[in-house]
Amino acid sequence: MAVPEEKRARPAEKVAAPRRQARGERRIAQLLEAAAGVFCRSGYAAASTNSIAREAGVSPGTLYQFFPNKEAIAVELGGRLLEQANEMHGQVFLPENLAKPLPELLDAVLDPLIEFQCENPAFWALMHGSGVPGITQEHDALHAGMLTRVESVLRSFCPDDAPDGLHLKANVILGIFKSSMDLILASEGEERAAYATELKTVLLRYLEPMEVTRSPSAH
Amino acid sequence: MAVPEEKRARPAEKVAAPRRQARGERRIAQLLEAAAGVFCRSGYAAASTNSIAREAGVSPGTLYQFFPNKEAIAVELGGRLLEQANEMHGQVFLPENLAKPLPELLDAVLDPLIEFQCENPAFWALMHGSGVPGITQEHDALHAGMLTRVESVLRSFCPDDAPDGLHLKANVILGIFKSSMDLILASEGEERAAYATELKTVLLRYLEPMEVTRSPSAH
Amino acid sequence: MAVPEEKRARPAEKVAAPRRQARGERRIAQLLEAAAGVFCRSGYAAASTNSIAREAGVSPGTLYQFFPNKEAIAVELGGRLLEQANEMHGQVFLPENLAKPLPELLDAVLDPLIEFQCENPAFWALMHGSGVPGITQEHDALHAGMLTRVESVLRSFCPDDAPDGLHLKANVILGIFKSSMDLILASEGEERAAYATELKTVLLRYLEPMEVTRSPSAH
Amino acid sequence: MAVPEEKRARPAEKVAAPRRQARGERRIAQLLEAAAGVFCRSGYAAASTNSIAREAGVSPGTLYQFFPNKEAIAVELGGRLLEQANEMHGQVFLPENLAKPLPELLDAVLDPLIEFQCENPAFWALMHGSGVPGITQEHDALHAGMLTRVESVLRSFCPDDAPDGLHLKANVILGIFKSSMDLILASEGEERAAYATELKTVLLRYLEPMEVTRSPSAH
DNA sequence: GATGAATGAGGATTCATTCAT
DNA sequence: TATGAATGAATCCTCATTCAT
Repeated sequence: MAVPEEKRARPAEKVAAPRRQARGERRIAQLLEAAAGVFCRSGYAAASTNSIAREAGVSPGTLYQFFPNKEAIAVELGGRLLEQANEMHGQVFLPENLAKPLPELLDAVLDPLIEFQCENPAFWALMHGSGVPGITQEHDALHAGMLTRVESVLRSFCPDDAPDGLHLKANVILGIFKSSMDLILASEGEERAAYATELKTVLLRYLEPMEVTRSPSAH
Repeated sequence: MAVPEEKRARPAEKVAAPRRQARGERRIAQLLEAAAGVFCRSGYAAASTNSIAREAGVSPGTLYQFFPNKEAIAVELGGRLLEQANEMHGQVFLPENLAKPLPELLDAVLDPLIEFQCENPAFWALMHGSGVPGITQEHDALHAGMLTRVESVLRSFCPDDAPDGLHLKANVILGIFKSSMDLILASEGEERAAYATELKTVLLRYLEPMEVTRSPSAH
Repeated sequence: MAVPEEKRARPAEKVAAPRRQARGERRIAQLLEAAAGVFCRSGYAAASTNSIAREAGVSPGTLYQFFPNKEAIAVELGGRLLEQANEMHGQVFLPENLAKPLPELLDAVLDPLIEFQCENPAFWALMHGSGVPGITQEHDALHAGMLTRVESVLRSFCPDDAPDGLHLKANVILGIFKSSMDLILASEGEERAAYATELKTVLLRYLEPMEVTRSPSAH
Repeated sequence: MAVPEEKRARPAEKVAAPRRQARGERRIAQLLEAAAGVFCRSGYAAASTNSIAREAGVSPGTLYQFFPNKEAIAVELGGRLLEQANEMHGQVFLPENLAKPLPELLDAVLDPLIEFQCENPAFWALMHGSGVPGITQEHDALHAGMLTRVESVLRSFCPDDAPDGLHLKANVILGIFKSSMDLILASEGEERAAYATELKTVLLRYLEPMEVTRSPSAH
């Protein structure tokens, strides 16, 4: 049920037994990729460990050599994507970006986010209602991280707002982002681009009125 | 596979066999209510028919006296709620409402919708990814219905837009509505009210710029 | 499990409460007819009591008002047909028939038997492997009855044979009869008639050589 | 629904993965043997997969590792026996056998058939009314095969008969064979031998009159 | 490490039978 | 009596997980 310790600890040690570990890491990557595919197609609940093993081209026993249970696979997969996502957020929510005029700000922040999600559709599939504690935790962590960042942006817009108000607005903004992501992920080509543009329009119009008081620190 | 005819046909005739049928109807209502609770808590896939029966205080056999399989329960439950929802939509998307100034329009349309969803949280749980054909169909029907109505409203705002553009915007609006509903359903009291208000703000600001050309038919 | 006593006893008393009994008898006949149809189509094992009740146009509860369990239905149905069969056998295995030359003897005996089976296909369906004790008993009774009669015919053919030998031959003859009945019941029209003729040919050729010593008592 | 490909394909390759597969093959054989016993005792319909697994000394899950469903077990079992049966038929219906005088012909053909059935009583139990499509198909295939062979024998006896007539007679002969097999399988020792002898007597007397025109190729 | 067989609890569904009305 | 709802044990089958090789 709980997140297994071995998994969490591993990234740290990369010294001893290089050959063995290397093969193991490859297996893990292979299994996670397979899991990503299966989760994407069937969702977490409907995905069977056997089907993941089959997709990865290994036996169920091998899968359990690396993951103690089904949840751990999802948690690890989620964790890795989360790490990437967080890293990317760090590169995106930069002062120099946040100081830009709203339209550019939105481009600078949203474009990388959208691109990442499109390239990692499993992330979406996982983070959405899996109902599993371990994953929900990760989702919450991700959500909380984004929330904080959005709140801080909002705070620069309306410095006089109550924290609760900011929290609320940030949640709404994230909701808009998520629902648009659904549309974006479900479409392709021009349509996909149009949805991305429309998302920015929505947020622009929502945020513009708040911006009036923004300190011209961006100059 | 399909819902048995007796279920569908019954609402029409309410004359013959009053006593016996009455008990059956009560059982069905009771089972659907139990199912609503269980679906809400665990989602469709994780809900077991036995747990639904237990929640309803009957044996599994009784459940199967009224429903041929698990899917049929969800489909019937979804169908009933759908019916109510559609009825309500009809009463809400009235010319007299749509002719109002935007803020009042949003109040008139959104308040009943939000209230309905809050009183029938199972609807949301069901319509969201159950993965079951029967329910997906219902969801699509609901979605299509709402889409059409929203599009027609939009058309009165921007009569010169291409159909594709309207379709796109309507989808975005529905997405915003859904994501806000998630927040509304997940909160209570003042917070809930605040989310509802914020939803209206978002939509107001999104739609206002489109409204300029609206014919003043509302006079 | 065992054969219920009430069922067996009933035919005797036909005095009191004439109206009630009459209705009951009609119900029973109706149920047995329905059962005959269902057994014929699905076999005993696959036939459900509910389907029999439905076929008879009554509720399962009503069925159980007259029969204590599924087996009793089959036993009663089998018993009634058995009775008819035995009655017919009595009218067929008459000295005057048995004294005829073989070809006429076969006609006289087989034609009514075949006709009866064709008109009561459920009999066959039931008597064949139901695996149910009560019915097996009946089948055995029927079989024993026919066996005895065939043996007695055979005895008039070969009076010097050992009883074991006669028993054996009688069984073989019954087997031939049964397997031909399968073919007869599975076909129609001319084909059916052809199978009946062929059955007689088989038996004629099998029995002819035994007949040589037959006492000319038939004169 | 259909038998999984792995099962069917396996007999061909016996090279790779020797150890693992071997255990699997043993399990399959063990399960089929258990199934043969249970089918024999209870018939196909009444046999439960759990009881088959129990008889084989494994868990239900293990059974389903090798067979996708109950029907597949019966089909595979039937198929294997069918294969043996067909092989044997090929060795029995040889020109050299068919050219023999009738009595020797009957011995040459029937003795191996009877022996096979006695050693594989499950075959009989299965092929008789299971009501399952897959098995019925196999039964029909077996029946058709035997029918063709018997017809060809008959054709050498009565070359002037119409095909329909031959077909009819072949069916009657098969029926006689089957019904005698029932008697043979239900008895033991001397009695069993006596039934076998009697079967030959029946067929001899039935066929002798047809033989007159047979070409004397048997010399 | 890898394999694939083994496990068994759990879930959907059926059906003979009973019971309240 | 008739009805049809109610029962629950039993059945087929799945799948996360373990184990022998």
